[in-house]
Amino acid sequence: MGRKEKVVVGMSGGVDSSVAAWLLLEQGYDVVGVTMQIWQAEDGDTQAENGGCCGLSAVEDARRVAAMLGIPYYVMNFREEFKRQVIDYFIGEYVRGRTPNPCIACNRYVKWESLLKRSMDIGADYIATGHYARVEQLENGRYAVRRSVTAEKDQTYALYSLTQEQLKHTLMPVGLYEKGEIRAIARRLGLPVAGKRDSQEICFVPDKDYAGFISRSTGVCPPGGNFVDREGRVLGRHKGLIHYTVGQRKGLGLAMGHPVFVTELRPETNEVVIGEESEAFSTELLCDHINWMAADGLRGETVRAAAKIRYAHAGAACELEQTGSDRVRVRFDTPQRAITPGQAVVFYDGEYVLGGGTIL
RNA sequence: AGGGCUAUCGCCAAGCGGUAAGGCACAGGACUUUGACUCCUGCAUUCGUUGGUUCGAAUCCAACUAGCCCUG
Repeated sequence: MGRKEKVVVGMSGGVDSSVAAWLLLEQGYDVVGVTMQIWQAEDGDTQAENGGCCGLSAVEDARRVAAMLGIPYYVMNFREEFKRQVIDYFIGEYVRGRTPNPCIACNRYVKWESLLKRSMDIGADYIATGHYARVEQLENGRYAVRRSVTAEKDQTYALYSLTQEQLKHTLMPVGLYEKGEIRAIARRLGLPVAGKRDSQEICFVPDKDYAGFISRSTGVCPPGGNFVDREGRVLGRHKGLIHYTVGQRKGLGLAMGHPVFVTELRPETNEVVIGEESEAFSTELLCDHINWMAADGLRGETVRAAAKIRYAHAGAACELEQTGSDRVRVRFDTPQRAITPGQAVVFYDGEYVLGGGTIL
């Protein structure tokens, strides 16, 4: 009977991570609660109650839950890392005419790289989160993230970039439960956050005006340019590349008589290409920044898989082919809508994450 | 200077004497641990202006105004 294994739970103040802490306690771990302070609104009134995964109210809620569970609780400051790895990346991508996914960067660099390191420093064996996903070791010895048991709530997409070393020290106890079950547990325990609604939208842009956020942060307002069609005809003026993303319909102000969509962003010419919905579909993409998870690469073979090109994507059958040291080509069986540079593409083998990359 | 045509919501556009379709855009909401997409709801007491004919007009008539086209 050795000492109990120690796990640091990242507590966001939400239902899921709160219940995660309790589940680990039940499983016999030595549990420590930690809230990562990763960002703070300039003026306190901005983020009030909707504060996503990291508002200030998050600290209050998490502290109360930790107290109820009787576990040690700390707030760790990760603002520096968050600013550099998430916010700066977020802004940089938009300015380059790409569409970033800040949650993935946050997971990779802040939640795992930084939190895991600091947790190890204080003697923890694992970190844990309230993600709806499972971490498993496969027969080939590798670790991989597996879909949550609940079909409606699956967060594996945002976790594709975790390394083997990180996964080896990661627990996601919530992945074995349905969302409803988690809420029921929270209610049964009398947790004050039982009825709290799920977080949503970019946590550091509470008002959803991410373009305004970029302008305020950088002090510059990216210049407007032309809306053009595929033939290069000018259809109107746009407000600056950062306001648009592939597949977008709303906010164009273009009354063409029928819906039109952004099909491409051209940073070189500062143009936004507009087309029919059908033109927003394509069957192929290239990606880089590959991270392999269940598989250790493709070994030169063409592999059948399913791939998700955005968080809410159902996933689509495809073939994967390695075309360079850090480059994979994905060919879908059927055309996919709005394949967007900057977004992550995650490969699945059944319920397991094979790997993933960033769309070029 | 003559002749013709057209004027209906921000854009396009039904309507043809019986009391303002629709699409796009836009706004709000739902969905959503990214951006999007999608869905729901809302959106002209008023038809270029002024008169007239009618029980009744955006719809008929007249004048005026504006735009477009053709001919000097």
